[in-house]
Amino acid sequence: MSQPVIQSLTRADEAFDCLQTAIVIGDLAPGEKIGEVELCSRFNLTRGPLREALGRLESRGLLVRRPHAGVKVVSVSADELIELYRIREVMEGLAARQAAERMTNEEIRDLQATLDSHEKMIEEAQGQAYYQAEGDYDFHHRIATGSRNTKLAQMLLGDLYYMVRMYRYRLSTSAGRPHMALGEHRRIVEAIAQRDGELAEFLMKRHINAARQNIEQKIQQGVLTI
Amino acid sequence: MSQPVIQSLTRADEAFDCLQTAIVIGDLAPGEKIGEVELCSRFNLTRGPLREALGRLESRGLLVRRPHAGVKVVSVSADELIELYRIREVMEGLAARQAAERMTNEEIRDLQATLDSHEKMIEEAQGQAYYQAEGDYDFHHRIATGSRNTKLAQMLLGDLYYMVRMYRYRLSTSAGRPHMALGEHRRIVEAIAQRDGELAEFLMKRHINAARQNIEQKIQQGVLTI
DNA sequence: GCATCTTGCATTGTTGACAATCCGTGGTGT
DNA sequence: ACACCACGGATTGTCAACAATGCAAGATGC
Repeated sequence: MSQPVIQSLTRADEAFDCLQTAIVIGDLAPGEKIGEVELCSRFNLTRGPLREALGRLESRGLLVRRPHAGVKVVSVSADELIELYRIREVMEGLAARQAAERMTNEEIRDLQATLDSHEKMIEEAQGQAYYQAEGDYDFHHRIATGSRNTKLAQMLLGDLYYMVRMYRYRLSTSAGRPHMALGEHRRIVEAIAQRDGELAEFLMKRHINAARQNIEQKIQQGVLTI
Repeated sequence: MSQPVIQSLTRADEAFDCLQTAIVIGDLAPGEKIGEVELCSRFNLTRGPLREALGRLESRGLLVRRPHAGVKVVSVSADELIELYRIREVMEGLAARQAAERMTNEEIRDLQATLDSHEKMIEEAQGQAYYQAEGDYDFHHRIATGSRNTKLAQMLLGDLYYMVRMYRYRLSTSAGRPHMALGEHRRIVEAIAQRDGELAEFLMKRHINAARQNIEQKIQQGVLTI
């Protein structure tokens, strides 16, 4: 699991990728305290590049680091997860609006095709939440980049999604409402195809809002303990 | 200029702060290519901590770094600056709404007091845009933290504001409409004091929208060349 | 005269050793 | 028995030398 065949451009990048995925996947559990030397042996690195990667991860909020005391994986409370969705709501709303204004026709066709394949996946492999989760990620990913707003895409893809995915893996959250989510996706893409930015923003916000309520509900039911 | 009397917790933090302020202030111009050894002598550091700081700054989007080729300060185009304001609009709108729901009464009183002092500053030192800019920063800073949304505050204070301030220093942008901005601030705080989150969000969005239009106008007039 | 290849230099990436700091354990005093 | 202090071990922070890569200038062939 820890021998990336493809050597990134630099050791530090490699370390960064390894650690990030390890955190997202849950290989490094939230709250877990990790020593530098341990990580080095685990990922076949030396401490220099590793420390550089740790610095980056810290400034992205995936790690917390107390000087001379060590580094531990950030643990997000249930409340904070909800807050994450509130941020996503407004940011992805903006992304959808700008995507409606700026995506090329070809990109929109691709997006529709993506949804078609998602639909097939859901029908064929019913209940397999993983594909749906990945598909959901793919959908939001495309819209973020389609907004042509560099910084917005960077913040969504580089910051928020990783934290959300971190829990999606552990909970396979998005499961439970695959068909509904797909329908919402369809309507958002429709609005984008019609170049109706305002509507796309509204629908996207409602979509994420629904996902948030879904999670809140599950948490209250005790299904999800974070 | 480059001898911070207070020694941060660690050299890397120190380097990070130094570089960040150097970039924001404009001591390191956008697009400027900078060598590591040069920076070391300039800030009295060694390359280890410096590289760690560079990594953090890169992942925050203030630097771009090509392996084996060097590092240069990011240069944001006029369009990208506008996009930054679009992001601020939705994020600070959210911050204002949550601040209206969550700020303590004491915090609100402090905020009002802050505005009073800003008003005095503007009246006394009319035209001195610097205080206004700092005051503006202070205002938005308080609301971001008042939202009690950790990640939101982190993204606003740690990512967006530094990029915006980078240009505010260079352009003393916010000047030109100090009274108007103050009035808008007052109304936002009023809404917060009345715990009217929806209104606070609306007013904040309109406030930032106005600031954006102000900048767009100046750019079109050729007053601001970026 | 132009293009291409080669060579040397400068800069970045990496490594391992050294110094500073913190945490837990054991001891001592009250 | 409890609290406080001191010490040792372990871990993190820092440094300076080494290796690898990219860039540019010069030379050579066409």
